[in-house]
Amino acid sequence: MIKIQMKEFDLEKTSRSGQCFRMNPVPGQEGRYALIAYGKYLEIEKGEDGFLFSCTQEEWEALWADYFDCGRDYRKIYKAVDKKDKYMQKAVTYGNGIRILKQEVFETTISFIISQQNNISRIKKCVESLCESFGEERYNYKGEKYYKFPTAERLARLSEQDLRGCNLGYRSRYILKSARMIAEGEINFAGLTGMTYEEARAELMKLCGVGIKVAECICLFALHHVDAFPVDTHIQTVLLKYYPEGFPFERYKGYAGILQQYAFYYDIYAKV
DNA sequence: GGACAGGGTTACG
DNA sequence: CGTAACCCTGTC
Repeated sequence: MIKIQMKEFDLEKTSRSGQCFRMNPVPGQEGRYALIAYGKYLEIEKGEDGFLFSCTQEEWEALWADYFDCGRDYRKIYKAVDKKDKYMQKAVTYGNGIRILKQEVFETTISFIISQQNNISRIKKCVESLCESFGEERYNYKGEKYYKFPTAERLARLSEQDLRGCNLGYRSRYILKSARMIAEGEINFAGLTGMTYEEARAELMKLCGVGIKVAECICLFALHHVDAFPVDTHIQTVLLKYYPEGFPFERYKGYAGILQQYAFYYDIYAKV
């Protein structure tokens, strides 16, 4: 375990915020969380002074520091919220500590195709089922088995029926088609990281089952385009109710997407 | 128990 | 361009 000082980082809130589906509490160990990403297994715990991570310093610097968005000052974002924007003030206070994770592009794409007309607990089950069925087996530092997220090439070779076995419903066809498009180079998937927000969003929307909302999620949660602003049913309600004059995108340029996540979290959990 | 909705998208008219 | 249909599961 290594110790890292991190401010504005709440494990529970981040894990429940609906942006990631493979970060969960470790059963029987209060306050400890496990996550699988980039093929690796990581456990995290809040210690006396700083967070404890089950990885080496090298791995932290090469992967996790970026994954947990350590280069960004979240306090600065909270402070930048308009004092008169009461709704957002409450949202950032309530969600204090939520970080936008930088997740793998393919995993995020498939996960958010699954997310449509679906709820978080079932999305998690679907994703886990997909990993157990078609992901590579690995062992964590405790000797327990876990599964990587399947590759596009692996999914591309399946049949729609294979995927239906993961309870994906009508999304099975979308996933199969998109995995094949990616595996066969029908869209410039590898090049997404080098594109602008608008370019990446347009490219992603060529995929089957990826509309504007899912594309925005991939831009925000995987490509870290922090101006991406996914509008789902919850955010739609919030916009109508609290921003009838329109959301101040210009005012919040450079972090609007991050505020979106706080608004989403506030809306689904605070019951206002 | 049956109806209903859950972080949308596609494919029709 | 509006809208029904899509699959499945948990919840009321």
